[in-house]
Amino acid sequence: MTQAVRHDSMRARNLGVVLAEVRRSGPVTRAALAEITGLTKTTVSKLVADLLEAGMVAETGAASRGERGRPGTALALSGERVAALGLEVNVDYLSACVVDLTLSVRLRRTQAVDNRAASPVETLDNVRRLAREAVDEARSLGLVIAGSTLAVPGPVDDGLVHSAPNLGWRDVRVGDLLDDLLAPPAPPVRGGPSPQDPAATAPPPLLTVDNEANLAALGELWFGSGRRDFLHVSGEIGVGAGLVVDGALFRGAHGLAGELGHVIVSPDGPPCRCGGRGCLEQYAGQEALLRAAGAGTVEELVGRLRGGDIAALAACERAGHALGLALTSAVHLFDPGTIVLGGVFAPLFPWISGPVRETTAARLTAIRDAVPELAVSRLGADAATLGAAGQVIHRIVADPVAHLAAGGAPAPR
Amino acid sequence: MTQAVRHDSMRARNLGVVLAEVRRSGPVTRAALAEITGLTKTTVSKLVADLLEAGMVAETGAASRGERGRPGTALALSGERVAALGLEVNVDYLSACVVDLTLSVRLRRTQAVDNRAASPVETLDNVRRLAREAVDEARSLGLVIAGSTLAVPGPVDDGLVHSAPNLGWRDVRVGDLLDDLLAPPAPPVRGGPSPQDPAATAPPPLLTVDNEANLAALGELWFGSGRRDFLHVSGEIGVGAGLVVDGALFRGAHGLAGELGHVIVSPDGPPCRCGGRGCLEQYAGQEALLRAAGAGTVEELVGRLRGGDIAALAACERAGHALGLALTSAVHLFDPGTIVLGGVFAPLFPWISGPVRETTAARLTAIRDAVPELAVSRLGADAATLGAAGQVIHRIVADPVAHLAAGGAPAPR
DNA sequence: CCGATTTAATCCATTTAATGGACTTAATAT
DNA sequence: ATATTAAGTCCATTAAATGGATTAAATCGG
Repeated sequence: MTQAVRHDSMRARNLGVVLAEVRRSGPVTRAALAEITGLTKTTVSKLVADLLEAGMVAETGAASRGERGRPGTALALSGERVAALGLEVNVDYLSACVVDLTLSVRLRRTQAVDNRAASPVETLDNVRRLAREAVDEARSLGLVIAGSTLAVPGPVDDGLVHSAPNLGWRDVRVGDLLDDLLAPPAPPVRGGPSPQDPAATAPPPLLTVDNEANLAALGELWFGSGRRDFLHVSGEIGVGAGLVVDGALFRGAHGLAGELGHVIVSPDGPPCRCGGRGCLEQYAGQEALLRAAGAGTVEELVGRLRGGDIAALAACERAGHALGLALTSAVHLFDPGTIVLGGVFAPLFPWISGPVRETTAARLTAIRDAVPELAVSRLGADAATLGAAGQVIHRIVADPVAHLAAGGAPAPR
Repeated sequence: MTQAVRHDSMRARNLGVVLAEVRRSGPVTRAALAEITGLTKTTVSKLVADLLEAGMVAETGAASRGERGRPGTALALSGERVAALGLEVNVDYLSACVVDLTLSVRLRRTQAVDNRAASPVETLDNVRRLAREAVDEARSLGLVIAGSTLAVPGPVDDGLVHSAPNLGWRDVRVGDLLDDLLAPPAPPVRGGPSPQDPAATAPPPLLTVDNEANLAALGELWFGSGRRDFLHVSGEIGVGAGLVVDGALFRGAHGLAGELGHVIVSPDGPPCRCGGRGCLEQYAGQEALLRAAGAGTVEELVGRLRGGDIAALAACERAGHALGLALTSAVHLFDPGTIVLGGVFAPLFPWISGPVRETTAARLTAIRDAVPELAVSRLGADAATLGAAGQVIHRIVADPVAHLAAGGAPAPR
């Protein structure tokens, strides 16, 4: 249900609107913000004052437009204080990044480790260590980590990882395991009657967990080549897809949407672990592709393709055709604006994009004005980690008050 | 961009919240509304007073809960005043219905006419006549028609029908042609300084136009067996699908989402008018199905099936299998809660549902906890017309002020 | 059967946050 | 140097919600 608006939520909303507009319109003056949002100059000034105090926006000097009249002071997002931590567990690595409010990446860390061999608890201990280091380093840069998202390769429901087959995880509850991570360095003494009222609303969770394919799509949206409406294909061991519509992720009724890997390419094709036959994964999944090309790793495959290896080229051709067929079905159903190929398909793009384009074009042009453009991901393996951090930033911008209420960032002094 | 909230929009929003809650919770007291919405009793009382005056809710007597304390007065949506007109142009009929705020159907009219033979202007003239009759009759029931939606069998963009191949329409602009239809019977004299200020915001369009498959899905949501998250398959000449997620229609980047008919069932199957091969439409479209069964009409086919005709049964079996394959892909991508079969598939449900269920179950159970339930549409051919009217009602409930501002329904006297 | 209790709804003074116009400030144009 | 223009702030006002007190209409208990 849509929530009722009260005085405080009106203000909260307007703070979010102003902050989002500052992000959208680059450096803007208060007057321009008033014009755009429809609020009065007075109101905008008051809201901006709060955002300045919270360290979320900063004045970046005079905005002289060459016209006459008093020049305004330009406002822009400030990357000095508020930041978010993005984390990722994948099959053979852990990674972390810290992103500030302007979506600048302030630091990255990656750690190669075989997480299939380790238990979930061990792996999460490693994540915690990595995250702790990143948080400490971010603090030394003067940043306050406002929240964190962890990307895992499998469907997630409210902090519970249902199954991550490639990690060997099943029903792992992650939320609690990392919950104390972001506690402030000197936690306020509990027990004594706190001076502020003990806010009736619980603070938002500091750590959320989400599916890696979804977060990679969001990473592409905020840091890469995605533009409001696109389908991001993240071929790893499986083949997943994240659909972004109007800047928001499409998740489906149970959060399982986007399983492109099991779209049917040929109903009587090779059997698949899902119980079906002829799923895309059997043609264009990493394993199938490497097997068909006779290569051991993606790097090796790329090397062979560069060398003009016939078998490798033929394997890519076939995989691209299959991917094109699955994407044809996906386009008919989703009607995306663009298709972005990421994951293993990114390095293979030069060889795979041709067959994909041919196949989709042949089957789409007759009944659609515009066949979705095919683009390559610019992010590679970082997409999910960046998307994880970006999601936190996005939430803060949409509702800065929730962040402030959670003890976010009062003016330091 | 999310809009800034001001005092007036806060009130508008809260009116909508209260009205939506009255609809959702059946008869409720003011006190219960205050509890649910988080607003105070005082505020709820004031909002309810406005809604009562506008004739949108009505007091339906005392709500004695058998407990002690003063019993509240029950409030419910009122179907006495505000209503909406749903219109549909299809290949061989026109239809209209009037639905009141409680979603009760107050009147229906259908007119058999071959619209392929007529020009768009002629057809729209007929629509106008039908609509005029319906509006007049509704007025005689004391209803005020607050708006109207027209369903057409093809993609629509802001009043412009891009193409409706089965009608022979191409780029027909419908909005203007019917725009004067809903003007009040005695239009207020223009020119003289009107007593109210000439509201800066333009009134919402009285007539909107939308795709028939989309509206059928919404019809199913509001009047049929749809439940918040489902995929509605509306097999007519083509095979379309409307996806409802969280009570809202999914449209895609260009409004072309849900083209289930061209999802690939077999990549080397029979050629399709879309330029591809093996699209679902070639297996389960009305034409293909009737041809395979050797029947001329759906009624004839149903008759044969009832009689146990082997060829007809086999044709349904094959069509059901193909539909199951396409739905498997759709489930992997959309992750719907339920699948509702409508259009021609509704009368064929007893024969087609078995093969569909078998095919989807075989390919989904291994990697999904829940295979979407398969249901039959309860609405039949009325779905789109009802959805069209329901859409108008839905908009009014979400934002009653826009309706009131547009001269909706001041208290009659 | 009457008073106590309980819950519904309204009344009224108060609070919050936005508005709108006047005012101040800092530029360019003449 | 002065006029003009636009940005930003100040302040009294207004819209709409809040919270507590009050009135209304039931049931419960003796």
